[in-house]
Amino acid sequence: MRLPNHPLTETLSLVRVLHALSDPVRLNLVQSLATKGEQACGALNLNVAKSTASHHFRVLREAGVIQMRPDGTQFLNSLRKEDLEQRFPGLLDAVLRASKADDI
Amino acid sequence: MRLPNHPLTETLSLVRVLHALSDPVRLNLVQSLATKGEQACGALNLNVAKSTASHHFRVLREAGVIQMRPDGTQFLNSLRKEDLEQRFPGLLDAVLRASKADDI
DNA sequence: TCAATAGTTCGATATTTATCGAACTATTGA
DNA sequence: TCAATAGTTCGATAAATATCGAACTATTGA
Repeated sequence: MRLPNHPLTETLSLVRVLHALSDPVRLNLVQSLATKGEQACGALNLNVAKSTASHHFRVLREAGVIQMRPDGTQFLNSLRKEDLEQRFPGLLDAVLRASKADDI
Repeated sequence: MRLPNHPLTETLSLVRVLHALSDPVRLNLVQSLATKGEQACGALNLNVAKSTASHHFRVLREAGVIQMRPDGTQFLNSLRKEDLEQRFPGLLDAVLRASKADDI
């Protein structure tokens, strides 16, 4: 079983979270998870190579923005909304709201 | 007279803003401006070389996070609070609030 | 048992970025 | 007029990052 590491809510770093969100591919990914809910990696059409997509998922996971849970041959990804809200209140909502106002 | 370029509020890019904020030196700088109000570059003790500080001010300015107005031999810097609030409501407040909760 | 599916890891590469010191420019106050 | 002050620009460098393809690993369904 592949169990990727997820940082604890209390240890999340603001700089890390902001950096994770400051890439067009990743922001697009986060936006998709926000609207579609839990999704497998492949279900999100990122228009990059598989290895590149894997890289971006890892950056988001290690920053604490998403969680990945194994499900058969795939991973189901979702936003850590509650955790982020607890650690950095209002931040994710503001980014998601902004990402709709922006073309990215 | 040195008049640096400032992007229009309507053209601010979310990715650019998040990237500008995702550096420890710059986040610290933004935090200082938020608490102290308008400040000259030299008044903020960034603990980096003058040229490096200048670079960070430029990144923040070009992202639209700060505005710089010439005043004698120096520049007075301030946050573009209202502009950011208009373009990306709640974002700056959430980041500032988070930056207090975080060690950066 | 085994092929198919879903991601990860690895090695390479090109780009971006943070950093510095030195030289430069602009403004003011004496 | 000129020295002092405040930043900027330039050139160099080291580190981080986004990207890819190929090889690998883990899981399931037939």
